Amino acid sequence: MIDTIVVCGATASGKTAYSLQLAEKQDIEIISADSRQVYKFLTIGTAKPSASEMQKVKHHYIDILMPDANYSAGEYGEQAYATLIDIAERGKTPVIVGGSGLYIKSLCEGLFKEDTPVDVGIRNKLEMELQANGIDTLYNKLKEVDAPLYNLYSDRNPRRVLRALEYYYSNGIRLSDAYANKPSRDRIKPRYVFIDVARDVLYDKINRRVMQMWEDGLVDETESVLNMGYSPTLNSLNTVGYKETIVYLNGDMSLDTAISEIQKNTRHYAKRQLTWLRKFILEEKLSEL
RNA sequence: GGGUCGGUACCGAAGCGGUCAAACGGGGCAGACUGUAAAUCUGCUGGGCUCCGCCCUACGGAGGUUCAAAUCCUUCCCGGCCCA
Repeated sequence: MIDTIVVCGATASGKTAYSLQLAEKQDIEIISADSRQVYKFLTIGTAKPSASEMQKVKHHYIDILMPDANYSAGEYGEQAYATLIDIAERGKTPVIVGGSGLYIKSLCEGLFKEDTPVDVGIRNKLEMELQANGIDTLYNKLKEVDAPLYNLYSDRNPRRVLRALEYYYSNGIRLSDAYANKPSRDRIKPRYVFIDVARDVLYDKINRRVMQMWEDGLVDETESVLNMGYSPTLNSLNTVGYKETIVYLNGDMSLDTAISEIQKNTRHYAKRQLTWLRKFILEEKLSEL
């Protein structure tokens, strides 16, 4: 059984600093659980650890993809689990650090086994249908295709309804049935360490950090990514910091508004993160700092 | 000083005699989330309860009209604009 520390906390709560402290005491390697730091070129806006920090400790799952790559929490979980075991087998201590709740869940608990990738054509077709007809017709289709999820998704969350449909149309299997097929995670024993920061302090840190990002060149970074030819509609750029900066670059938002929007959206994001983390903590295994 | 428009909950903003504790948006808070997750979605947001209903305090202040007022009248205070 591999004892694994999971350093979790909201954005700007100090996860990186904490993990570097750990590195001074133990021979660790870090597995990042961050859905945005996986992308190359998105550096300032995702608050990646600095180059010198990355030199001190080996970091995995940072800068592993181009901004237009398709990726998913499931893929991440499988790959990162393998990496984690490899680290342990090499005699080092794996430490998971990140704030993406679903990524942490995928890595530590596993989602389900999905071998065939979803058919992109089907996904696009459903997406167009959503644009054209709204969510209701799609939701009604789900009733025929996957009744358990139809009942579960009564809020008609478009993302989830689409997911269930595209899965069925791609594989011919109900997503709710596929869930039964769990991947194994029985070689690790996660211990969650939650970096708890008082809400007002956290918000203050967020506000400052956003300001700092702007000074550090978030605009230039965004512009250069766009100049490489990456579409502003890419999932990777639908990220707090970048999406507002893109609007600003298009001249549709003032500088002050852009900054305060990024700050606000980052606070919202932090709140959602905390909801995930509380859940982990309540459900099991909290270790206090 | 005269005229005029306006003062509504944390903010913006509807309502213009009863069905109003007050639409809607923002913000805040809480939550859901098994492959796009920094995404997407949901709920709550005057106070107190014996909490699927009841009570209290509320729509700038004070009076008044009315069975009944955020909505009408008087007056006062405070803002915007126009004229002096």
